Amino acid sequence: MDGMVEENGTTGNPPGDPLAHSPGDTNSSVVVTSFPLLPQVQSVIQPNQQSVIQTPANIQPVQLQKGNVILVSKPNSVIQTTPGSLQTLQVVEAGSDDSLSNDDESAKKTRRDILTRRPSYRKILNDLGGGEIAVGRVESSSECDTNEDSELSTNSIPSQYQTQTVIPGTIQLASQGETVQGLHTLTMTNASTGGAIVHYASQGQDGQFFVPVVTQGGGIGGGPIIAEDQARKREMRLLKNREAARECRRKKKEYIKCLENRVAVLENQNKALIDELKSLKELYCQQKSE
DNA sequence: AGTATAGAGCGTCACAACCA
DNA sequence: TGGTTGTGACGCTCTATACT
Repeated sequence: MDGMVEENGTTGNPPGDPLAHSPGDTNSSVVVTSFPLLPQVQSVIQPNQQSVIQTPANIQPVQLQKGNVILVSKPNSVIQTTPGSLQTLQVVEAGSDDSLSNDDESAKKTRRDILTRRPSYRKILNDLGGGEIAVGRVESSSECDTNEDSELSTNSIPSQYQTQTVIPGTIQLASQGETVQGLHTLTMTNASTGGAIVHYASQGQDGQFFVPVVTQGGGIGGGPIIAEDQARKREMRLLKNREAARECRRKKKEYIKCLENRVAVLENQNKALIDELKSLKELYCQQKSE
C-alpha cells in the first residue's frame, strides 16, 4: 500500500547500517498510538519490540493533530524510510499557519534547482572538445559542436556559456547578458611537445594548464591513438569518481540524519524516563505519608 | 547597495581497502 | 598485482545572511 506506515520489527535496517539494532534488546515500556487521520495506520509501534517506522520511498504526508504524539520508547529506535530515500520528518501543529510554509520551502528548492553552478574551467574545456580545438582555426561557436566523438556532449553546456571568437586562438566565454557572470578568456598557444598551453583568465584568477592535442588522421606510431585512449580512460575514471563522490556524500548525509534522529529518540526517551521517575517518586511520597 | 562571512555542494586528487 | 571502489581532504563556486 503506497504511503502506508508499517510497523517493522528488527528488519528495518539495511545490512551494514551503523545504527542497526541489536536483536537481544528487550527494553520497552510505552506504547504508542494510532493516526486518527490515517485509518490504515494503527498501532504502528508496539511494546516489547524495537520501534521502527518504515515506509516505502513514496511516503505520503502523515498529519497529526495537536495533542497526538509519536512516542518511541525503545532504545535505538529510529524513524526511517527505505534506504536511500530518507525524508525529513517535520512535525507541525495541524491547522496552524505553519503548515503553509511548505510552499515556501518547495519554492526555494525549485529556485535552487533552476540555478545551475558555473562549471569549472577544466569541465568547460572538456565540454568544448579538449585539445581538439585547433588553435587559430576557430571561426564560430558551432565549430566546437562538431566533435561528435566526444563522450561529453556539448549540449550540456549551459546556454549562458556559449562561446564566441574574438581573435584567432582565443575563445571568450561570455555569460548571458554579457556581464552577469564576468568574462572568461581561454588563450591557446602551440607547444613543442604535441599539445597546447591553455591560458585562462577570469575574475580574480589567472593561470594556465597543458592540454595534449590529438591530430586528426592519426600520427606516427599510433601515439595519438594511445593518447586518445588514455584521455578517454581518464574521463571515464573521473566520471565514475564523480558519481562515487556524489553517492558517498549522499550516504554521509543519510548517516548524519540517522544519528540526529537517534539523538532525538534518546532525548525523548531520557525525558520520558525522568518523568516516570518523578511520578514514581511522588507516588512513593504519597504512600509514605499516609 | 556593497562587502564580508558562513555554509553547502561539487569536482578532483590521493590513498587505502578490496577483489579477480 | 593491477584494476576498482569508497572516502577524506582540498579548493572552488554559489547562496544566504549580517553588517556597514
